[in-house]
Amino acid sequence: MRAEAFSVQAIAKFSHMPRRSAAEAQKTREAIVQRVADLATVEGLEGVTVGRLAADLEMSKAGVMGHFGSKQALQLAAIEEGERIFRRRVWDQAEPKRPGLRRLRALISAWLDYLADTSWSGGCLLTAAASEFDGRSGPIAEAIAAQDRLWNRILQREAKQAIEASELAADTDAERLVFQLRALALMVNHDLQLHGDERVVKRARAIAKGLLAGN
Amino acid sequence: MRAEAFSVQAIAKFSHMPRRSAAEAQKTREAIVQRVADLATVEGLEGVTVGRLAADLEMSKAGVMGHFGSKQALQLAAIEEGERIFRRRVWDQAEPKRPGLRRLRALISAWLDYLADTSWSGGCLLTAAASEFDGRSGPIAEAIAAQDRLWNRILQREAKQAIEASELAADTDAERLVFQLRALALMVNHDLQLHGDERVVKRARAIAKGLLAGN
DNA sequence: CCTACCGATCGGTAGG
DNA sequence: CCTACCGATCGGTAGG
Repeated sequence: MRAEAFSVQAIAKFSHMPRRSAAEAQKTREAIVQRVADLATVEGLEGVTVGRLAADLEMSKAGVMGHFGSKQALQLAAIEEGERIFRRRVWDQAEPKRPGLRRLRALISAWLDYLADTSWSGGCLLTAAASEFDGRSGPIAEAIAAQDRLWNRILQREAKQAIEASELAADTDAERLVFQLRALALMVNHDLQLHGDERVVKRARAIAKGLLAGN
Repeated sequence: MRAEAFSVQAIAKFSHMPRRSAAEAQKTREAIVQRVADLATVEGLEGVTVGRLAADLEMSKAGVMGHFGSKQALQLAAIEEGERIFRRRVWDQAEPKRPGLRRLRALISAWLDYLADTSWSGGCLLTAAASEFDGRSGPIAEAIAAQDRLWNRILQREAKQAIEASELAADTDAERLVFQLRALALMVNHDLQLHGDERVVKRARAIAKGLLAGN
């Protein structure tokens, strides 16, 4: 009995939480990704360290690294998580609306909801990461820039659709309009995060309403 | 002769560039501050390390640290340098103009000049630092937030002056106007740094012109 | 998914 | 302003 107990312990020594099923491993990976994405909104994608992330998750560094292979792969996974959340929280909310002005309004409304929401510790990850990586090259900077271009294109598509459908004045400059809408969102995120000033959300909604008043 | 040469070397061994005058030490300090401020626009104020900064300046780490005492003091000095540059490049350009609409226009014009300028490696330090530190507490975050509030107040003072002088419509919302102007600048910096898109400068000038059209 | 370890670098200091 | 050094932590790996 004593020998048996010892034997079990000896096995356990090399298998603290091992041989997990693929589904269990996937769950662990998702928990890591969610945690690193949120931590990065405060500390930055470079500022997060594997050691502190692992401690936060009550795992070993090697346990974390095993899912990604490198810190860069971990950062890329965090960006992808940021994109998934953004898509779910913003695009998916507006997608059911008819293309054009209605959908554009819904996109801006959901975007401001998302920015005002406190589910991120330090504001929108993609915005923070854009500022952190905008002077660098490599796959992380590329992924962030590509996402920003995509989002810009989506907004412009809806704006142009609205102009073609005469929902907005025929002489509306779609690029300028979208530039102004993106500027509002960026400014809202800035004032919310730096100053905790929640009044800016209402202000931005009012300005957006003016810009999207329609014909 | 040989002994004398040896003696000189022996002294040099413990005095590589020592006993500098206060003026020389001040010059060295300024060179460090300028370099760290510029590096921080790309790597972040946390991303800059004393070791790489020293190597970049061809100094020892201790030589750099001696001027500041801690990395945080070095970061604070970088922020102060960023404020000095911003004041010189933006506020000082507009200050000679008459208060009100003229000065407000000059401030925005100089601001966009400053953002479009390539003298920083990675865009406006204060903007980058605001994003980096907005989720944190401490003296660095405080200094950045205070500077942003000050700049906001300056713009609002000129906007209100313009409204009182009937240079802008009496029903103009100064806070909303300034919010829109700040949003333009933030968006310009974002698109310039992330996408290298220089068209946004002209676009922002056109939008600002519309916002500041006057009576 | 763990322990134990690697070389490199971190911020900072002693002492001259 | 330098050399030489400190303990702590970095990203990453071997091996089970």
